[in-house]
Formats: sequence, C-alpha cells, structure tokens
Amino acid sequence: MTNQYYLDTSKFLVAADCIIFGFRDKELHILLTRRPVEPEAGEWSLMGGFVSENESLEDAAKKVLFDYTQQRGIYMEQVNAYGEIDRDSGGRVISVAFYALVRLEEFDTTLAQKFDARWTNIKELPQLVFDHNKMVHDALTLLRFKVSMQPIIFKFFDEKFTLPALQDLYEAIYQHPIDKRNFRKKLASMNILDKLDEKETVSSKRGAFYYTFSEEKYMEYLASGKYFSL
Amino acid sequence: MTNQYYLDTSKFLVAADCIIFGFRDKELHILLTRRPVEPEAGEWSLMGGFVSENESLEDAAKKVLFDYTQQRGIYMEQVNAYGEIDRDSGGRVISVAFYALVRLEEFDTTLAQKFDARWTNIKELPQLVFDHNKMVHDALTLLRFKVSMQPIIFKFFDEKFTLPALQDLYEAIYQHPIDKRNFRKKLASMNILDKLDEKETVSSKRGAFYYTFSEEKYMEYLASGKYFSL
DNA sequence: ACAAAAGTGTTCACACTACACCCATGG
DNA sequence: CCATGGGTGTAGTGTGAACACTTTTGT
Repeated sequence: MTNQYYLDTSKFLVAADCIIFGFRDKELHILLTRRPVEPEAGEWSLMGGFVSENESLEDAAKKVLFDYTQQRGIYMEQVNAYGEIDRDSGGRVISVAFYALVRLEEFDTTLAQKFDARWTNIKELPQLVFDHNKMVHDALTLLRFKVSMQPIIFKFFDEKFTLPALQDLYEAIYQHPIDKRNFRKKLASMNILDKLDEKETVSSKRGAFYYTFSEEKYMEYLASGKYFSL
Repeated sequence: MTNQYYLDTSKFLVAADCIIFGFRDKELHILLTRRPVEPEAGEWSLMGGFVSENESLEDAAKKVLFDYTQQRGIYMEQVNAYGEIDRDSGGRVISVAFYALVRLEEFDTTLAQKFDARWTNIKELPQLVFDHNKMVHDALTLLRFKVSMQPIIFKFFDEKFTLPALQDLYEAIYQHPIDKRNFRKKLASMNILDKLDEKETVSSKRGAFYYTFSEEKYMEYLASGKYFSL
C-alpha cells in the first residue's frame, strides 16, 4: 500500500491540542488542566492528545473534547499547526490546535476534578506549557473573526439565551463594551432570533426574555443576499 | 531526550504543500507542477515536500518555495493542516498547506520547464491530486481576507506598480469589478503610497504613474489609530 | 482624427455612533 | 419605596456605492 517513495522520510508525533472556550460569570473562560506527564508535569496546559494511526486530525481533536467534556457535537474549528523543532521539550512533536465552543450549562463539573481541570478567565491566563499561550492567542484572534462573520456565538448557549447574556458574551469576546440599544437594533434588523414567552429571572428582578437562534430565519436572511456581521 | 511517554504513539509523514500565487495578464495565477511520483504521477499538483527531522514546518515550506522559485524572503502564511486518513492514496500523510505571494517579474521561467511547472489562471484550475483543490480553495479564502486587512497585496509587485495594475490585481483576487474612482479615493485617503515621477508606458499610450508602498507612511497610518481595510 | 487607457468629484443612501429615560419586580 | 437590571428611539456623522466626462499620446 504505502509507496516506496514515502519510506525514506522522517516521521513525527502529531498531537491535537484543544482550546475549549466557555462562557461563565459574564466572562470568557478556557478549560485548562495540570499536565499529567513529564516534561513540565503539573504545569498548566491545554487539553491534548496524540493522533493515532486510524484517526484523522479532527477525530483526534473530537476525542480529546469528548474525553474532557462528555459532550458530543461540539462546535470545533482548526486554528493552526505548530511545528517548531523545539516547541515541545519532550521531543519532536507537531501539534495541531483546534478551538471549541462548549455550553457551560451542560458541563459536568465532576469531570473537572477528575482531570484536575479548571475554567480560567481569559483575562487571568497563567503561563502555559510549551507554545500553548501562543495557541490560545491565535485561537482568540480566530474566534473574534469568526464570531463577527458567522452566527457561531449561539453555540455557547444551550438552546435559549437572553439578550443581556448575549451582549455580555459578545463584550467578553471582544473585551470592550458596546451600546445596548445599538446591539439590539442590529440583532433586530437581522431578524434571525425567535423571542420566547419565557423569562430568565435569576439575574434580575424584572426578568429578561429568552430567545432562540432560528436556523430557518437565518437561511432566509442569507437568501436575501445579506451577510451576517456582528 | 525524548520522554518515555512519547514513545508508544504512532508517527506520521508530514508534508508542506505550497499554494504559490502570482499575478500575470490581469489574472491571479498559481504555480502547478506535474506530480513526479506515484501514486497519481503526471497529474497536476501543488508544490510540496516532506518535512525532515531538523526543520520546522515553516522551514520545510520555505525550502519548497526556494526550490521552485529561487526567490528568498517570499511572503508566506500557513493555511491549514490536512489530516484525513486517506487523503493521500500513497500512504498516511499529514499535510500542512502554506500560501505564498511571489513577484512574477522576477520569476525565472527556465525553472518552470525544469520542474514541468506552469502558471495556471485560478479561473481555469484543473483537477489536482488528493485534496489539493480544497487547499487552493482554503488558501484563496484566506488570501482574500488577509488582503482586505493587511497591506500584503503589494508583495505581488517588485517594488513599484501602477494604480491600474493594482486595481486589476485587486479585481482578480476578489473576482469582481470595482469602481476606479472609489478605489483610488480610498487609497488616497489612506496616504500610504508614494507617487513616482516615472511612468509605465507599455500597457497604455498615455502611461500610468508608478507608485511604491511606503512602510513609513503605513506606520503613521496605523499610529493614527486607523486600521487598514481595502 | 481616433482609439485606448489614465485620471478626476459629487451626490445619495445606508449603517454606525452617541446618547437618556421609563419599566417591571423583589426585597 | 427603592434598588437593580431590562427595555426602547432619534438625530447626526461618516463610509461605501453609483455615476460620466476630460486628458494624453501613439498610430
């Protein structure tokens, strides 16, 4: 099967590292763990794993995500491949980073303890092993771009959400405040949300209406020739 | 040196494939070659090579670029890693794609013959081996985005260029016509170009003034708080 | 003189920004 | 009744889009 031409060349360990984003306490967080093996055992690290023979890069990343979150169907996107010779002090490893957006409402906190993992506010990011800080930085840059171009922000929520929460998330991602009226005006003009009768009454006395993202309305929006832009 | 933990895992061939963009005849072109080895020998392919033990991914891509163009300091950027199990019918290969922008004025055409390479209009792209068509598609998407956000379009030119040529290039990248006056107005408002006294008189009788991109003016532009956007 | 490409301003529509007050409710 | 967060409209400014004619020069 494998061609002769392919045999005389170096082979490499390949890892998939995941920047797992979640939204909590009006701030964007990422899931970090204490690295379980040498070198740099015990230091903060992204979730990762080696790619094995019978899986694609995406499969490997999905496996990592499932192991640490027990969620399936997580939104995931490749960030970049990292291939400096000495990026991993334990040996030559080429790593492909993926970012993922998880619904924190569904997150099983017992998992966190099992893996010595912690949700960390992106504003208080510690020093991470190897080039993981760079990976997070690149992932954030990509996330900011993607959020502005595609309706992926809704993947942070478990189905329904309130407009104040959506705005808080948006502000957490971009790290700057935006005007409430302008934000809502823009969303209204897109007409891609369904307003529910239900209210969320935990974070305020008056309560904020829940909304859901409507795939159908979004399709109509696209069909009308417009492009999503937030 | 290499830790025990790293030893029990699969290793992979890793390739660097380059989408080399150039501008000619008012159209965007990419450099393709006839694949020299089985499988799919003789079919159209991107330029690529395997990564070796003592080089980073970027180094491998730079080597490929130098081999095929003899130019140094080519602008290059990573597109994505491709890791489907059966993407290469010759064996399991993980490939990292890079796009590059070359100055066609400096291109040595004898090289093309040596490698059985050809500049191909992106509008007439043939079927390529493996997933190379997808790589080109992804590279084009990224190029379009980057061109709109950073002044990399000037890397297509050897120092000086005319405004009509710049506009032609811009239209070739985005595949749609733009208004001449609006285009020039926008460039003028940015004030990042230096007008030369010299004219280019090959493509018109009247002649078009040459311009150069001014790094200093660009720095001032950024310092004024504005962001490049074309 | 004419063909072929270079160069140049104005108007209009729309989108983005800034901005302040009333509402509903629980304690 | 008051503190807390939810919800709403308007006016001004700036940016992008549409649009046509004059200039230069080689043949």
